[in-house]
Amino acid sequence: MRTVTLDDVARRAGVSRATASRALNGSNRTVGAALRESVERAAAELGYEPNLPAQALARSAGNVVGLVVHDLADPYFAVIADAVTRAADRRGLVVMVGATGRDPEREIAYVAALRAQRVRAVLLVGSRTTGTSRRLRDEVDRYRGTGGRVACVGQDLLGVPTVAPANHEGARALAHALAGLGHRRFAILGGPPELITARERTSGFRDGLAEQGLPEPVVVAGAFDRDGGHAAAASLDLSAVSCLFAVNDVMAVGAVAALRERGIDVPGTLAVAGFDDIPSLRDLVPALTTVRLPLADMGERALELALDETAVSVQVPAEVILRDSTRRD
Amino acid sequence: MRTVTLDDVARRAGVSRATASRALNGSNRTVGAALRESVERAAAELGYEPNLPAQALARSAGNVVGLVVHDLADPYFAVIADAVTRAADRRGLVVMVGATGRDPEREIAYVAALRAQRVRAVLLVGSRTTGTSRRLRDEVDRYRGTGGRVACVGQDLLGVPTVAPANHEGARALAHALAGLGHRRFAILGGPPELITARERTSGFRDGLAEQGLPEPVVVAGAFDRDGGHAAAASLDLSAVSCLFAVNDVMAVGAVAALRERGIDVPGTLAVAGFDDIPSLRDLVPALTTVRLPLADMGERALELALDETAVSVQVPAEVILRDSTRRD
DNA sequence: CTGTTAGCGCGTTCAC
DNA sequence: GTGAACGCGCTAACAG
Repeated sequence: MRTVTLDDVARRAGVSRATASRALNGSNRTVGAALRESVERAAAELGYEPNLPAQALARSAGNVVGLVVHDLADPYFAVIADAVTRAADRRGLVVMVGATGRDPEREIAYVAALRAQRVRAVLLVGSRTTGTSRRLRDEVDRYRGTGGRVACVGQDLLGVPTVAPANHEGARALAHALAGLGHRRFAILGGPPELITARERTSGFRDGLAEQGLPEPVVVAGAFDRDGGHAAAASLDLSAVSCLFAVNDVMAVGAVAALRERGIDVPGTLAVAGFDDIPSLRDLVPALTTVRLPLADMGERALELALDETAVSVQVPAEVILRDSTRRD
Repeated sequence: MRTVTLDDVARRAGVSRATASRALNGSNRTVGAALRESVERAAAELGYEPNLPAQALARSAGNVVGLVVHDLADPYFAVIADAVTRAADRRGLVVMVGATGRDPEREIAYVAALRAQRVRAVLLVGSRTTGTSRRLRDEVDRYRGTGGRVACVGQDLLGVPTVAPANHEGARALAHALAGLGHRRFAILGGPPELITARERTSGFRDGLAEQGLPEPVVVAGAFDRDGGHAAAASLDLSAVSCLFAVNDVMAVGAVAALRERGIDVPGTLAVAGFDDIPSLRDLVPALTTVRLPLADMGERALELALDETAVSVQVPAEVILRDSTRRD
């Protein structure tokens, strides 16, 4: 059973390929009812499915968008990717994904790969980094130069419309809220210094503390994932600290686990807060105080930004959610 | 800045398009060192990137594989999708994803869409359902008829190589282990009856109990997600039950949350077990007793099965992991 | 080794 | 309204 082409359909319907094309796929030109009917029947009988890449080649306009994330297994990206996928589906688009494993080089490689695939748009999801972004930017510009649309979720550093979470503001508000709970000495699990998201959250939190006239927090670097949070919390001198802020929820989860192993009660002895409000982590005990980001919305918005010619960057608000992990009895 | 084609490169290098093609993209024919050099230089200067869809059209063999999951935001699928993505990347393939939202119709639609995209292979990840699979199977067969490769993760019901988790065996072993802990009266949060995975786990667990000479468990249906577990556990008469088995981890998490709201201590008053051993849920408190599936491996294997001409279905073992959520003091 | 000639599957002028 | 050409970007025979 060979793959059936438009020619096969045309032949079977006794019309020219042009007519078959007009009948099956839209066109400004119209087709006689009788012929259209028989073309459609022939197509159905043969199980014809248009060759979309070929169609895209002829039209020079395809229906696939690219999505590049750091780590699909990380619930932060999973939720966003899911939203992007659904939103794309609603618009008749299909999504190509790539996971970089947080390697900036692979992010660049993916943009090139997606350009090679002639995707209509590329979504770059995840924190920008301080370092090599120059080459990424070149690659992005090259892609845009060919008519490709780009948007990102993170920081507006590539000159493309981006969905920027209020990292600084959210962390700052969190600091105020925690200070309001009576905490005075803080430690921050700050993640990797080269991740701008990590920096923004760290500095926002510090600013909030400073505004409250509170002492400088201890800041410790580490990986941006669960194990990073675990490692950082495992080796930290907590003697003078009453509250720990991990710059994202999965790190916070790792931290809580490490504290438990050290016999430190949360929130009894030490309060812990995170950032993101990952949905699948909401049933954690103690429930994690965090800063909520509308993850799914962010994914949808990013797709809109990429597709809309007139789009500009937007900030999405972050909302402090106080839960049990910072409760003071 | 128009999109640069192979012709542009050829012209700039002063060679024919064929030569440029042979120099840049592999071919069995070889090219003179001098010409190859100048072609490569021209390509670099122009920032040439081959048009992969066009290339695929000419070669009639592309480098994209399709991946269809139920819900990308569900960590079960997220972990598998991540593994597939990475494995694909290693082989120079790119992945197109679709999330069906557990709607069998959309699964069928995705297979058709991926056929239209002329992807080299399609991976169907997730439990098969009892109902409409006939039309799915037709669609799959049509795709395979055109040379497309298919594999799935779940049950071997479509006549394609599949990675089948040992749902029955795993649940059965879990029942034995829990009985060994002294539990005698069980309830099962069985998920949706039309999901075969849910059925397999339920029946495996029942079989295990029967082998131990234990009474029939109470079985309650519900959604296959966190809220399903929550709802089921919230409205269940637990008076005579000492252990709850949720057919997957996310349901178990929802159940534990519901029990907490009802003031029921886990595992003190009621033990709870799940299935899957989702990595991001391992830090839950109490730590969830579960049945571990090698999720990432399963994703990789599925890709291998789809690509390998001689592949046959494989069962992947499931391992009982006893943790605190079923501890008896 | 290299250039020329055909397609791959489809959309789109252009005439009829 | 409908069909005959040509082109999208690239690879694969076929000749030199």
